[in-house]
Amino acid sequence: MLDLQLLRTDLEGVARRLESRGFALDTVAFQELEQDRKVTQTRTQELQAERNKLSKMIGQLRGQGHGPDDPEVGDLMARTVGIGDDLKQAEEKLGFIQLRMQELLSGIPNLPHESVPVGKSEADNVELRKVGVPRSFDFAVRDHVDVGEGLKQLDFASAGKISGARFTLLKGQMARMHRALAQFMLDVHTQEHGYTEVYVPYLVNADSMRGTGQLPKFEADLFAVQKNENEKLYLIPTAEVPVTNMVRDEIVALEALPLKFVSHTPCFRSEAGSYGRDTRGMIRQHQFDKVELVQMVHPENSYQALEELTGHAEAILKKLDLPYRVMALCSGDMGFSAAKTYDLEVWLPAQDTYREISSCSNFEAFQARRMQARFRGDKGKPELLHTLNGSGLAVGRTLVAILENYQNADGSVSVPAVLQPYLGGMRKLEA
RNA sequence: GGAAGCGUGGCCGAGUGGUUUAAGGCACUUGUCUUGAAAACAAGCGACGGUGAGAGCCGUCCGUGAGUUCGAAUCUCACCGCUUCCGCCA
Repeated sequence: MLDLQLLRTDLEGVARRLESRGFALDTVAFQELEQDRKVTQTRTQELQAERNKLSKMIGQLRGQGHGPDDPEVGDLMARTVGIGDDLKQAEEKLGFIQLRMQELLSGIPNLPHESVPVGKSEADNVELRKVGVPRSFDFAVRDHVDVGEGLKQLDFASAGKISGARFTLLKGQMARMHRALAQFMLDVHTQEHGYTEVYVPYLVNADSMRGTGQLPKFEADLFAVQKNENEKLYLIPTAEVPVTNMVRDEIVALEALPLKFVSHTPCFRSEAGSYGRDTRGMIRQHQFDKVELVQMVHPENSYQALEELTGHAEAILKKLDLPYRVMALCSGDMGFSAAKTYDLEVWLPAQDTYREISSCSNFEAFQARRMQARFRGDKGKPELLHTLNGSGLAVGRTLVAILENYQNADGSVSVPAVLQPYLGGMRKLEA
């Protein structure tokens, strides 16, 4: 959510910056609503003040021993007649206006940071650096589906029978490697990068989804279960949601910053609107595991923190010796809540291209404002935190990258050196 | 699932219809004292919003939402959460 004050003071400036995202802000609607709000709020508060004044005077008289039938009291009571109805009307109207304002505001995406390249789509993203050299193969490269099914350890047929399309079933060594990857990532981030591991709920309430920006706009992308007649719980699409919401409605001590959390969770996405994309393999699934990095930091440090957090995610790829590149997303390709995003894309030889494996974003105060996540600043006043997160990494896609990059001519897959201790010294996945 | 109790500022905690402007304490800030610190003493100190050039003034907020009333932290109803006990259970 954007700062309402900013919209009031620099509406045109905000609209211009949102244009670079391809978002058209309805400035006329905003101004009309704001004007309405001003008039109604003033009127409401005047009525409240009048009522309070009279009530207080009655209270004072009663305190001095005047009975309810006393003419002085009766006179004051008479003056309150009519205020109640007017006030009720005014309050209802104000409530309605504020609700509309809230809806309008919560549908506006974040402002891109000045350093974000301007562009319309994925094609306008800027490559910042390439790390590692794609291996050259002296045999026909197979994709991860062929490799995994060849090993009889990747079983889409069973997953389809049990649940349907876009689910995966892993077996044996590959299931173990999947587990090992998550352990490895957690260990690196907790032991080398200073994150605190958290285990979190996978079902969250609507307030949490609103806090991080999934609701109200992107309900179609979420899975939900009915908790009772009136309430739904949502399956988390990323650990970002429960972890970031840890600070919702909190005022954190300045000394506690930065807060750095890492969490391994399954993620559930309905992927509405992506039908037909990545239908083969385990690139795009309804359920996948991810190790997520989340930081809550002082606003002055958030861009430095974004560089660090991105580096933490990169460290995993480096340790696994997987070639990747770092992309700065352009204004038109960034997510709704992000002010700036780096994507990490890992090399997939069978696709002969780099594919997203991590997305690291600074949300500035956009999520914090929705969540009322604050810290107590130098002057003792609560200020909004800046929140960041990034995948470190998506476990399923990391497994895909290993299957493809580490495949051998005989159909086996070598185990990256850093993972071998997690697999009891195993050096190869073999049928 | 059943029963009882509880929800008040950053934290603890008093407050059962009216001068509450939410007592008191802790924490925090500043000052006095001190070589410095601690202690003691003194003063300050909630959040959000509106309005104003500013000092200020006004409003809202005691888990959430409705209701009663001229007036609600306080009374009524519903919901949410927490605690304890019972039942069930990995």
